Amino acid sequence: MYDILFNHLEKKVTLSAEEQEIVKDHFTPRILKKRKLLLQEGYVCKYLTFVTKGLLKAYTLDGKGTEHINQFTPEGWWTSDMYSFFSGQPANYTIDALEDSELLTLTVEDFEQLTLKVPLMDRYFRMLFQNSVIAWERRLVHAHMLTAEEKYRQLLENNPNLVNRVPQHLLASYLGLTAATISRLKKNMLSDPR
Amino acid sequence: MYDILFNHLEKKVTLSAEEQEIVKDHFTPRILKKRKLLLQEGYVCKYLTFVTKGLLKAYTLDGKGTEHINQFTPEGWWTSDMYSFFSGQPANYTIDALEDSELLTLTVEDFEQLTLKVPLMDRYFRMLFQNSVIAWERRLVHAHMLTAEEKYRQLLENNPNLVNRVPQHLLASYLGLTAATISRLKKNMLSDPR
DNA sequence: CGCGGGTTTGATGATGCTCAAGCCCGGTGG
DNA sequence: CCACCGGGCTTGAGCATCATCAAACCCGCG
Repeated sequence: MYDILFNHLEKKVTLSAEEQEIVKDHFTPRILKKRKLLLQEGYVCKYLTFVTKGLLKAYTLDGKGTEHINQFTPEGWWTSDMYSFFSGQPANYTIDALEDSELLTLTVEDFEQLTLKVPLMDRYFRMLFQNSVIAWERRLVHAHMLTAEEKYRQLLENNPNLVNRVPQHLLASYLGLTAATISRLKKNMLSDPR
Repeated sequence: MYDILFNHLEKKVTLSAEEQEIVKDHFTPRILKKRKLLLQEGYVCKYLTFVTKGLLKAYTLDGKGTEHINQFTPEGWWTSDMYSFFSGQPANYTIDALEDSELLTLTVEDFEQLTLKVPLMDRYFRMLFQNSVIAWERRLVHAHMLTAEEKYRQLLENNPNLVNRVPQHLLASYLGLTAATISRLKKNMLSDPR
């Protein structure tokens, strides 16, 4: 299960065999069954998590108990409540599994040690976070300037995989819409599929 | 003008005198007068920019020519179209000056060289981007779950400084609202200031 | 004094939400 | 093999929030 992690690392940095060993030593494998929580809002986020198999979602609840999903994390991606993880403050998000999943986790101590022992990991995470910033920035701009239909079309184009793996009311939540709206959009789009 | 940069760096990493020299050598100082562009949408973003004085804004235009501001950058912060800067693709944002400003800029080559010569800079940027991700993530969640009034209140609380420095129709754009809406909110909030 | 940018205000309207009902379908147990 | 259950999807009626558009106003500055 480390293969997928190392593949991922190698896209950004080249580690020696030794460094790879060190990296490996810092991760802890974990299993997370469908519907189980990795993190609960209000508790400190203990892990920076790389998903090697399965699918997680991260979300907040608003005053009325409605779920607002901010991230889906399939295999090959990272998840965490970064604010909580790095600051030690209570988390704003809950993270749970949509499918039976396998994870590789780092505690904040693991993370600190790892970046100190293998400075290239700072470079790796620099690039990782750099891409994250770009993605979040784009999502916010889209949230502000696209119509519901445009948001949905973008999702279909850019994440066709997700669309097939996730129930539509969750996609709606991810886009800041409701299930009812998505449903109506689909109906309209039948007559003008582009 | 480098003082403010080094202060900023020192909050995250400790550089030797030598390293400081190298860092200094890679930056180019620049002046940007009010209303002048640092970057225009459609062109490649050449600089990663640290603002030492003044205030910039970054925005996109939608189909109708309306400005959607995604970032204000006062002194002590970084700005760029990160996607364009790192990929060499045309920028999605325009960046211009709201006040006469002074900048320290890095080209992408400067940036590459700098991180290779001073690995601690990878660590610095890792931390910088890490905080960025947290901030953008929070902004998106807020965009999705707060009402107009809540968004505006948050801004007043968290960025009182900005509010005094920037005309309100620009704040509105930053929040994904319109000037008219903000104006009405203010009126309502007089009766219930909290 | 007049100009220009910014703000306020009103009238109107659209977009997407809410709530509730009905439906579809796959899985489970009798 | 059928009945039922539950989750998800669809649909309708009504509604809230915020946008749009246009006019008036305010004020600092040349």
